[in-house]
Amino acid sequence: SVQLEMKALWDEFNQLGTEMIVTKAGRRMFPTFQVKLFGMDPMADYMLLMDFVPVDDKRYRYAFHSSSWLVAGKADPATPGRVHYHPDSPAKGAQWMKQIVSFDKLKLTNNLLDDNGHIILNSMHRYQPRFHVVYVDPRKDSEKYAEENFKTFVFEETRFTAVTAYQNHRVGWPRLQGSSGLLTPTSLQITQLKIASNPFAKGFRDCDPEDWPRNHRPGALPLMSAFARSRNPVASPTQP
Amino acid sequence: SVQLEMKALWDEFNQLGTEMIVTKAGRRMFPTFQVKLFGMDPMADYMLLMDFVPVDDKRYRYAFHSSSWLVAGKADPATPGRVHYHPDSPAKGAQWMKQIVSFDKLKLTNNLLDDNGHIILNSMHRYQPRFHVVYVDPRKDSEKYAEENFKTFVFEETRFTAVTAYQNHRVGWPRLQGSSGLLTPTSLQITQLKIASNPFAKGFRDCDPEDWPRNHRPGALPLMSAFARSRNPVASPTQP
DNA sequence: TTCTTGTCACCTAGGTGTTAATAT
DNA sequence: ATATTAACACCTAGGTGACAAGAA
Repeated sequence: SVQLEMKALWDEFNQLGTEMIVTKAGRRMFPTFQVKLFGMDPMADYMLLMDFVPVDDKRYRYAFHSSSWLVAGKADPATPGRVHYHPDSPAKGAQWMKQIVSFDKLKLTNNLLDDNGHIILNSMHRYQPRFHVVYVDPRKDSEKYAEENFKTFVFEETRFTAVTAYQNHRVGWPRLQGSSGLLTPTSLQITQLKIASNPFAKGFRDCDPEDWPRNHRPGALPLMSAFARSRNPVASPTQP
Repeated sequence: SVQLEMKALWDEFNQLGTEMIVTKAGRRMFPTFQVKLFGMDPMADYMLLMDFVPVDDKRYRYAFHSSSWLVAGKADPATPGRVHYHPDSPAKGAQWMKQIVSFDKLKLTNNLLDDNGHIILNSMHRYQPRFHVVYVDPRKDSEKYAEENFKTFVFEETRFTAVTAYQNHRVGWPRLQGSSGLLTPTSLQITQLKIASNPFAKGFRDCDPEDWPRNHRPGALPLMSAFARSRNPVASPTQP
């Protein structure tokens, strides 16, 4: 069995509508896909890998006025299907189980001609990451048993929209849920949540330098500590 | 068979008397021990590892006046014997052979109680790095064949003296080989060669910002480009 | 208009020799 | 005296979103 790490963080992003940046050179995912594994044969060899399947056959665009995603037509032609093998593959079950398995070398690109082995995705399309465990069958005719020698795990909370630039952050003014001008938790935007939770984006934080990442251990309730003022906190919608 | 990478650089250091820093936290070697492998069974599993054996049973000290190492007595008690497995171990022969194998995760320490798995050495003692290739025998009674299932490779040019601070660099004034005050190639000190050749020490270079590292491809003649002025180029011997 | 690209300041993470202080 | 330690400035290497310019 497999346990998704940082599930609370994934849930928080998923609630806002996760976006992942794709670039020509390749961009890591954030949150990083990380899992804990259980019940493997400690002595057997396994390959661990990921791939990404379209959630639907649609292309999307972001509506600023309503702060929501709209269908913008049928999906573009599918990108070259690629898989990302965890670089430690193959390894024994004992090795995989003794610590968290992190896919932090996986990168997303929109370059159809990419030759760095990165995952190729269409921007403005939605994707579902999948995680596969392949048992390395020592039998000579192992191809015959391919069906029973792997297992696939899907965590729906890791779905995301591929983008070349964040859409969800270009909100004119968050929809107010209370009466005051204070931002409510649900008005947190993708960009702010990324800045607040990704250590590499610390340069863009101008809120209290709190212990944000430490709050994201499993079981923590991170939402209330997720407030980060925008760098331009009061901005009118473009072209009022 | 095994080919030592950066042999020209190793030779250059060896000529001066290589010193490797050991620290409590662990320090990488420079040059890094790197090899190319040939003639393995592409389909078989191998473990690659290194260990370090004393060159002799002596303790050393550095004599400033004569710029040379002197025997300072019998060796201190031997440190706990440790080996460093290359982190990619085990892997197929094909995997090992398809690129240079680099032991850049290996660290040296003088902390006898180290619990980071680093190699423990006595400061002021000389060591010979050794490289071992172990064939992972699939037979059940593989222990019986241990003798024939591994091969050891020793490159004498990788010998070094473990130190907590460079000794060879504390030279009062390099022995002049010419008549002018110019430094001759043989007067290059360990510290200057490290600064000139290790990218991480670039902050201490104050010579022309030349393309030093690129000159160290196999076959290059690096000595002539190795000049780097000392930060305190004119210093009298301590206590003249 | 909408989306993409390249550059940038600002970070994380960690490898250098130097230096001054401290052991021994 | 000689050897070791810890803090430090200065690097390498690379991951961030912001921004301005460009493309469709």
